Amino acid sequence: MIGKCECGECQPTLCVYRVPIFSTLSEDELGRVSSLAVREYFARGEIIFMEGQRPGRMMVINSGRVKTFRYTQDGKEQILNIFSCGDFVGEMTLLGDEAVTYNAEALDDVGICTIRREDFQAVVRDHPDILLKVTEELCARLAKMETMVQSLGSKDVDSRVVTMLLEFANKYGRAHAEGRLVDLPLSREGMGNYIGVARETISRKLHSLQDQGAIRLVGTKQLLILDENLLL
Amino acid sequence: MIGKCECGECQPTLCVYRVPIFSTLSEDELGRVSSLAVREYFARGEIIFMEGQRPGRMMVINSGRVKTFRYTQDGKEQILNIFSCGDFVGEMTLLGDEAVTYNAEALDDVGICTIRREDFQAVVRDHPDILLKVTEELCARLAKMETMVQSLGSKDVDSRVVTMLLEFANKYGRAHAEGRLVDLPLSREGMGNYIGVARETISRKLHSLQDQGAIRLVGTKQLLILDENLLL
DNA sequence: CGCGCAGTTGATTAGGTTCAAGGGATGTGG
DNA sequence: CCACATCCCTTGAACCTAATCAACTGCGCG
Repeated sequence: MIGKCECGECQPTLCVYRVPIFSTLSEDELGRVSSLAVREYFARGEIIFMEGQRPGRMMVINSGRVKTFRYTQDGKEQILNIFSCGDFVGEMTLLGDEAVTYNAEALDDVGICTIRREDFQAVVRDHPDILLKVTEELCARLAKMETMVQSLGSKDVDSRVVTMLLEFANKYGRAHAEGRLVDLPLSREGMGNYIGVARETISRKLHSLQDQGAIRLVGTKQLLILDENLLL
Repeated sequence: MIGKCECGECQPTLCVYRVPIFSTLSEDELGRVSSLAVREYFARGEIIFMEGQRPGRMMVINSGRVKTFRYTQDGKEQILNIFSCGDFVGEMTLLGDEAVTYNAEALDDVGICTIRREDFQAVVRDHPDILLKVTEELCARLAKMETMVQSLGSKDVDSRVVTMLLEFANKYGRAHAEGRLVDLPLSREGMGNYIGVARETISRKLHSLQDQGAIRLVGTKQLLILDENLLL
């Protein structure tokens, strides 16, 4: 046990304590940060913020998953990212009172620690190391978005599906006797909105991968990757 | 005239002097930074670095334009960004001896000021403000990539073309009696690789926009946006 | 002047979208 | 405990759009 979060309800080992960007802080400083945090809850399906708003807060996810998205010209949702415990959203808020550039919605029941912009900036002033961590994270996100652009730019839908499955396997998979068991964070429609295809296409491609023996669908919210090589 | 760049050949007002991320430095410090810079030249079409390499240097573009790209699964080039004077590339190098995650190629004859990673990191240690600027720039790039994902995710090719044209108009356009005259930074094929369509499609869409009276093609490297509203 | 590359244009094809209908799981109320 | 409603997923068939293939044009350049 590292300390007690002042926000009341979160697990002491969660909240700001296990967040990568705060990893260089001392325990005292972590206490200070967590005393600045206000806890908020969102039910599955709730909108956390919308494009154009100025939440004016830094938001660190404590539990549950959050998807960020924008609407395309043709009115469909384009999912940009899926964040979970320890990730922050609303990075534009770090710098000034900028508007957020995407929508955020709770994929599960979600707990979030929010810190007012001014408070966060004060902490950053005292601990510039945090910016290094933030830079690191932003570079990682940039690289991820590059991969996404690369994937979406390809006309080959099969490879886009595979790219997505491998990402999910990596983030949400666990070892299993026959391969790797993956908890899918999105419905078929959600997956479609992630890689820019119709939900029917996801359905068909997954079944086709199953016919090839590469994966096995387990119910509708899980799948088992039997042979990663068959995917490529 | 703000000072003299030690790298020998660049204009005194260019090089590291006019770079946004160094904008908070004093003149003395700018002098220090520019004395650390080594100038490199690349001819149009030359590869500056390739995915996976570890250039170990921070690179600031002094003159000319640079495109960054990755290869898609089906072997095509997916352009990620087009950088010009004052932009930096190889941001992964800021943090550690990371491999770059994309390829970079000179679109024109290009002059670049390069600074060794260790030197840059030393400057950052003395001037943490630089990290704020870097964070700002990374957030902006992230937002741009989000827009790109949003655009690529749309099935509607027309709107992708328009998104690209508006971006070019914004970056490379100038006022003109009849509208806005845009210098196209990419060939038809390049534009296709930017928005993930075939070069023939770009050709057809541009001519169709011309038929609608929204634009006029001027030679093959310029176009005139006559009525921005007709684009939307 | 002719070569070569970039761009255009036409015909065909492939693949994903769309529309439509049916299936299966989950949850609710009687 | 079962009937019913809802939601999500699946599957089939027709359509549509951009890719592809191929020929041709025109401009820039030696």
